[in-house]
Amino acid sequence: MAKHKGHITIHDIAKALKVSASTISRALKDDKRISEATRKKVIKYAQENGYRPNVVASNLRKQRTETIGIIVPRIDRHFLSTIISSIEHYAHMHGFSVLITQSRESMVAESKAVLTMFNQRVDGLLVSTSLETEDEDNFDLFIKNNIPLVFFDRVPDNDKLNRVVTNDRESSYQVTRRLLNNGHKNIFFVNGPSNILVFRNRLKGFQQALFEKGLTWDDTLYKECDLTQASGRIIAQEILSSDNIPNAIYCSNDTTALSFLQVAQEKGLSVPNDFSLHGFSDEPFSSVLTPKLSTVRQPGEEMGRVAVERLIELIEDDKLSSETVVIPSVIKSRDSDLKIKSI
Amino acid sequence: MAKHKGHITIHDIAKALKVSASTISRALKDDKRISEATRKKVIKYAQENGYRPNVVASNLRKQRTETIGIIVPRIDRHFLSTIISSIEHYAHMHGFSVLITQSRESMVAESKAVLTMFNQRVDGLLVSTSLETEDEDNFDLFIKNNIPLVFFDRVPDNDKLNRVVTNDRESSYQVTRRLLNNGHKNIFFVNGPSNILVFRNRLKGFQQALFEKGLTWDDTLYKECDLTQASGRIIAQEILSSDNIPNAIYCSNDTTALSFLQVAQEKGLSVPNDFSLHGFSDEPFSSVLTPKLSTVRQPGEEMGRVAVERLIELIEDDKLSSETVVIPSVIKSRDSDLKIKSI
DNA sequence: TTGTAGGCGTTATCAG
DNA sequence: CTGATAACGCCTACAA
Repeated sequence: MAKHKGHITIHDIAKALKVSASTISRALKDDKRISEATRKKVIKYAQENGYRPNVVASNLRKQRTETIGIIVPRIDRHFLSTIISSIEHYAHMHGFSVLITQSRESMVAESKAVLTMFNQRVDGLLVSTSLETEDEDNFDLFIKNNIPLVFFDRVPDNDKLNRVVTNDRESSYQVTRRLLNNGHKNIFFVNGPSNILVFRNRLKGFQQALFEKGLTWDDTLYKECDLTQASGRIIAQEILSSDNIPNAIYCSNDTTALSFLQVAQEKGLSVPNDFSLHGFSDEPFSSVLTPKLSTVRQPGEEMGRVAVERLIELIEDDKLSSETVVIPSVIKSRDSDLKIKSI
Repeated sequence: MAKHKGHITIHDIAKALKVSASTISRALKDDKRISEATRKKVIKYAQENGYRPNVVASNLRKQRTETIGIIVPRIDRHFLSTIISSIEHYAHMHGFSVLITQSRESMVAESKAVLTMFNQRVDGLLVSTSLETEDEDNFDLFIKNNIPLVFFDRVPDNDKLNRVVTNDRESSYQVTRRLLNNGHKNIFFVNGPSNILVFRNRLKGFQQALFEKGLTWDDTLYKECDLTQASGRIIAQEILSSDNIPNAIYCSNDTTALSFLQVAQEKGLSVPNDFSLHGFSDEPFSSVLTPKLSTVRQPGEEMGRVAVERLIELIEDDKLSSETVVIPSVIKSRDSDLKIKSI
């Protein structure tokens, strides 16, 4: 096994320079009370001999790892990879390293990841929960031990926690209102599982817009699924085969909306002429579909930045109280939803 | 600063159970020569009191971190996020944690990341190089110290290194041959910068197909760029404004191909009727464009798995010799390139 | 089967 | 300004 052994330590430098190890340690980190001469000598020797500090030893001694952990359902999902990219960027800007784990939507895997992150003694943890996760129990180890923990996007429904979210309810309300104002009375809403807060909030926004128009919500125009392409197709097949196609279909992600678009095309139906279609999440493909998909753009880059900077604040200052930051999404109205002509 | 302090250690357990710390250490890791009774007692106490091993201390002592590092240009690029997802998955299956850093296409950032990874004493490193990186000099620290290092996708041109790549040259050859066989004599090739091996190889494949048809390659039908949407647009504007539009455009990624498609549409040109279009990389949007984009699908999931498993082999066995693994891509022929009718 | 002692490489404290 | 010493938590000869 290739090890980092045989590598030079501060003791080696100390011996060579006939000073103590503490002096080396200090010189290397610009401690004020080291003479300029010594410092220069030490740094010179260190560089010439390829000294590389052992962060592991330092971490152990300092009881601090300058490392944060990220747990997400998947890395290879556009929205999440954007957030992760942002987190990584700002974390390193602040001198933190980043450990990453995927839960792959499994609550058990998530739970194991939490243990691992704890055992690694990360200074803080950033989490977007799995689809199976209903509350914050999985994260008790961090909560009980008062180790900084910030949830983002998919967060537990508990405002005692640190959370960074977008305004799902408001966005969903706006989308629905727009569809209603364009004359669509029958809007079918394909949503994600309602054990997840973001989807509950989107449903609430949907319902609110309906109520305001004096319409009542009933679940004949509502379906929950895991929002995969496959599930989307199954639901699309069903809905678009009925005699009574809804005026508008509103999907809680663009992947599902795409399924509707594809099934529609297979059936010779036209969007937005036969029905309006609205997505959520603004995938890279959404703006290049024909027709261009109207959707909701979530501020991934900023959510990542805010989440990690918040986490680092908490790491640096023990006694901050928890808070929930809301970063607004923006509705991207494109070509897949239209005003009904007769209006 | 919230620390993990006050946390129970093997010494606390030892004291409570009136045995030595080594006994605890052994019991906890199923050392054979501990009595069943002691082991049970220890494990029970550990569980009830929420003992969590300090991996940092263990790492220092063992001179091994069970952690691998990943350095990539960007996390939020579909192909890379797929690879990273795969790496993370298999790494954890083998008990390794994953540290991640982006170079953001900067050689300097990449170099710093290498230092950081070394200082963290990762057991091995996985790298896809930045666009600015021309060779393996940035990674000398790992190479000289004989620490396992595996490159994937964007790799230095040196077969003394461990590398996992796809057959870029062959794929590019196949694509070009197909376009030629379909009657396209003038093929414009938009490639990435040729200081990167993958792009050199794609150019070679392109040229080889030309030569085999008795055609000569000249750079009037060739352009290198950074393959962004913006660069693609600029080149597309230029090419598609000429009186003499090439029979076919072949782009070294799908983003650039998309730019051509969009500019074509803006100019009232039709793909594939006015010119055939071929991409490379199979982005999520490619199969849902109109027309569906013909492209090359790279085996990201498998490349990630092979790279990390190779790395772990190297970590486990010091004296393996280096090798380059080639995992084939597959040509996805769709609707954006067509046989010329007159043929 | 268990205990003792020393050390992994650093940093903090105390002393000079 | 510099040095000696101990400690972070764990692992592993070596001893018993």
